[in-house]
Amino acid sequence: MKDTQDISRLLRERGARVTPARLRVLALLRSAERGLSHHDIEKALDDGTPVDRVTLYRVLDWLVEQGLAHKVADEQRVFRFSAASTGGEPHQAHAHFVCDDCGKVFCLEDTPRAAPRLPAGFASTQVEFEVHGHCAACNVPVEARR
Amino acid sequence: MKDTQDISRLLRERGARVTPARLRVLALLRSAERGLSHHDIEKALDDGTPVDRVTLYRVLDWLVEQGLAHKVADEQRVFRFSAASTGGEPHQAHAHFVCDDCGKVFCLEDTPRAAPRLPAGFASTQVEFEVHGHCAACNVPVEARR
DNA sequence: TTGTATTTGCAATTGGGTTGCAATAGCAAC
DNA sequence: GTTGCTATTGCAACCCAATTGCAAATACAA
Repeated sequence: MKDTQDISRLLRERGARVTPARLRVLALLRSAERGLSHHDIEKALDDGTPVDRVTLYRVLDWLVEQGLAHKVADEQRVFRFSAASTGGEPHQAHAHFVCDDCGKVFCLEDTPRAAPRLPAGFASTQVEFEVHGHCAACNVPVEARR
Repeated sequence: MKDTQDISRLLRERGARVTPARLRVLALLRSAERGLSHHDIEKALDDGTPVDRVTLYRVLDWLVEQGLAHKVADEQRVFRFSAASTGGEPHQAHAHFVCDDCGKVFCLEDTPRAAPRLPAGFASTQVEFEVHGHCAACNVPVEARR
């Protein structure tokens, strides 16, 4: 697929080696419409050549370091990763929707602004906006809700 | 102290037993001006009679269940607990400041509003606003920053 | 093709959080 | 004050996401 070329270039631009693990993980993150846990990713890449657990962790952290992905801890205190908006620089004020039923994280486009006033001596570097609730898949009118 | 009376009443109101662990933990949370980790609390209560690790976890979860405290996973995927605003019902839209140096969580008074637009089928129950940066204690002009 | 620094894979470890179960202790009733 | 019952506690063992150390494999520049 053409996206692979795209990704290779992105990696190479950073003076980094283009490895299958990096390509596959980033491609997956980019095609995912929501934040994926380490486990999700491991499962998704299990076809054919599985990726080692540790390698996966390292690739993910590397992607975050490079500003190609970002990382949030969900309610179950599990990290979820998503691709950063194409550019590369770590994305600034971003809004997330966290489903309290399935724990999945979605990125909301429509992002708000302005940090609230901070106490003296505090400095802000990033503002995160998290909306909790039920995602479309879990928002069905059923009583089977945990 | 008078606060203890206050807390005893709060617990009793819930048809729950008033135990030293519950009293001490809730009193501590109420006097703390920021979210505390399990470890913070364990350390803080270590004078005289220490509280068992497991008991502490259970007391904390119970407090959350009762709406007397709330629980957030911080960036290091560690839970932090804070007392709920006196009433008891879990507090609504709240703003947090998270120090990326020391990992501590502070509650910001000046709370913002309005959730962003959500995709169809999504329902929001709570909005969290998280500001990241350096807290007053860590914001000193030094290179000794991890 | 070769040399080498970067990545990978494996095995072992860390650490926050949880579970099972017997011992303890609130507290309501006598 | 004593008794009895149930809610809590404390201990020990366990779970699992994430991390670390190190040797083997490999991307890629020369």
